[in-house]
Amino acid sequence: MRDVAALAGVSLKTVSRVVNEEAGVSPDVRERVTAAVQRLDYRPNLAASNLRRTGARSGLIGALVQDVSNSFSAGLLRSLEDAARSHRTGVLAASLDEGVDREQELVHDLVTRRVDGLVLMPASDRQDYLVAELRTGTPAVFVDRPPRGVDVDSVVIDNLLGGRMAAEHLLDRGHRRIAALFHLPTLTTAQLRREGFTAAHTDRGLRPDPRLVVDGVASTDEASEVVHRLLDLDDPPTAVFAGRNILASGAVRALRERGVHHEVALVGFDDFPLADLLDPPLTVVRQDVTKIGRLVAERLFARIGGDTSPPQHLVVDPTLVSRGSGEIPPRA
Amino acid sequence: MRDVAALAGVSLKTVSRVVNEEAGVSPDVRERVTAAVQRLDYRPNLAASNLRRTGARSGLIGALVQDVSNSFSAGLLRSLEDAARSHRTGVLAASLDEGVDREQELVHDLVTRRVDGLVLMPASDRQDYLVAELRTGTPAVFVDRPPRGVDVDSVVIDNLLGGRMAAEHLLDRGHRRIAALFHLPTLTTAQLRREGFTAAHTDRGLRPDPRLVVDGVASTDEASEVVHRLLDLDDPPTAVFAGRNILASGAVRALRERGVHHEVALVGFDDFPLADLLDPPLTVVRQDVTKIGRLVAERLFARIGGDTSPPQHLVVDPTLVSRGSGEIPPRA
DNA sequence: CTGCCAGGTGACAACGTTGTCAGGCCACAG
DNA sequence: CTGTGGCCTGACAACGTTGTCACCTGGCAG
Repeated sequence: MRDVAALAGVSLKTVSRVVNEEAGVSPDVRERVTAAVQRLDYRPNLAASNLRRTGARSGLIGALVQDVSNSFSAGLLRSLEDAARSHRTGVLAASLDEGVDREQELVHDLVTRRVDGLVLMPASDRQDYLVAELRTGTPAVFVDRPPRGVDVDSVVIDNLLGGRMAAEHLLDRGHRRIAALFHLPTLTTAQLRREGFTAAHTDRGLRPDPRLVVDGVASTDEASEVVHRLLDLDDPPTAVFAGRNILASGAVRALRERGVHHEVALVGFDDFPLADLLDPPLTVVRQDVTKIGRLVAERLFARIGGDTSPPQHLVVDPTLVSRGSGEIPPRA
Repeated sequence: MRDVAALAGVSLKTVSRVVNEEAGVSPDVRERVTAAVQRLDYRPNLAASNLRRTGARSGLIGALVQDVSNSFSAGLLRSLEDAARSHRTGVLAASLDEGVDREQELVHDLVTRRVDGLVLMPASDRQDYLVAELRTGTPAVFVDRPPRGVDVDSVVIDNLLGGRMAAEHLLDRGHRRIAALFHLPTLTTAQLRREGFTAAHTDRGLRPDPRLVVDGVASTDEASEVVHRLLDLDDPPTAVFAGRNILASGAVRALRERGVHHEVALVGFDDFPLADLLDPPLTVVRQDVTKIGRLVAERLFARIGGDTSPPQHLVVDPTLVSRGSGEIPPRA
């Protein structure tokens, strides 16, 4: 900047004025400075600028997701990126892999980096630690899972409704023995999906067979094993509800291995690419990632802009996408 | 920091020393400062610190990929993230969507932000503009597509070999009429895959039917149309090679729609989740994203660390994953 | 007792930028 | 001619931190 000022024969402050497009610089000076900037390939130092400016922003938001490479997280990040771009803001993303310690570390790191805001798909049960972090004034928005121990904005889908929709879809088609696989019951999302599943039965005066409802299924392989086991029962299920995207893959594999993929109905939770190319195409309860990302960004940038209204907890309705696997009728 | 110094009854510099774990501070002073830091919830300002320190790093690398939400890019980012973590560095990712202008803008933005390094999956044909950007000393590594107009490190797969492997796999199984779909011929990757495909034929004294080789297929839907059209020929292909992941989806759909998915062989390029759950499971030429990401990070951090050796152009061999669709024999 | 050294500490300048304010110039009204 | 006001411009301090160097203290050798 000093060099630019020297070359243009003006003071530092004038260069600053030109670079920041402030009013009140005569056209010829402006031109001289612009030329010097070009010639010397000068780039303002954002860090120094932020340091001096009062209430300056880093132009960065942090996003902690379960895994950058899984399709749900990746889609969310993409949606955030698009929204952030219009605020001239970049997205600094990191994967938690359900690591509770990692979550705390990364939040601390991001706050120290002075990100303008935080998007959090938490791995932890409770986030009391956040209270101290957020005292610095960094706003945070939760996504996919609601906050506990700290009251901030959140955007989640209606998991209760999602579970209910899946069960109703199958019950309406005559299924009475529906297996259901869920993730760890400590997770609110899994719990609500399970409740919705049960509620759909109760509404119709039915009761799910407890042996067919399995909690704590954590991986694709486990899901596959569980489905195999359930199909071995004397009175096997005629339909399966996989309460999470990776569990659906396991279920598909197991049904395929048994050769019953055209006989046992299957509904998954969370859509994924190619679900429509499976045989039969997979019926799923879909979360609209793009919309969720948009809402998250909306809340976050409102907070960054100074919104101090009470925290909002937005709930997005899932939709059921019928593709074939969920419309298989029960075996006679 | 001033407050911490006041509370601990020491000078600013001493606080700095304690925070940076420098030697030569008496234990009791260290303790007093640490306590004050805790009590006031003090966080060092990284930007200010970097400003003062000579040759300080921002602890950020920029990664420009085709689309953060596509499985190849997302996998790559994840691999980069893991490597960057061990260098206490964050990954700032953005999507190009094949936008050439966007590429230039974003690169400029990232360099101005003083990222420590740049990972680029370019959308542009040539990157002459980079020469000026890199004069600031920011190292860059290209991935998936080689640099043109600027000489920097790159990591790509052997696309020629990949195309050849796919063709050989099908030729070895007796196929003689193999359709092939490629992306824009202006892209080096597409061009090389095509050349490999042709070379495999030539090696065996064969020649691909030019009517079966289609360039410029840009989307899933287009791929589907093209396959339909080729199957309408009097002498239709007995196998299809889809030269890019999204083209494979289109091909699968078309074959499925014609009900010939168990009669016409199919080999895709680029693996994707669930490819093994399709019917028949999809045979693909796979790029090892994790390895590619690791190599990219290795080169980049070597450069950041001061490596000034001549640019390296690493080529990773693809592997062929046989799953079923590629092993269908030609119709009698 | 003096001189020296090592260890601990602080004052000050500097990093690259911008907010504040003062000053110079010119046009125009009185 | 003088005074007033508006338009440009620059000097200076400040943002939060760290590198440099000087200072102080106490211990120990001569």
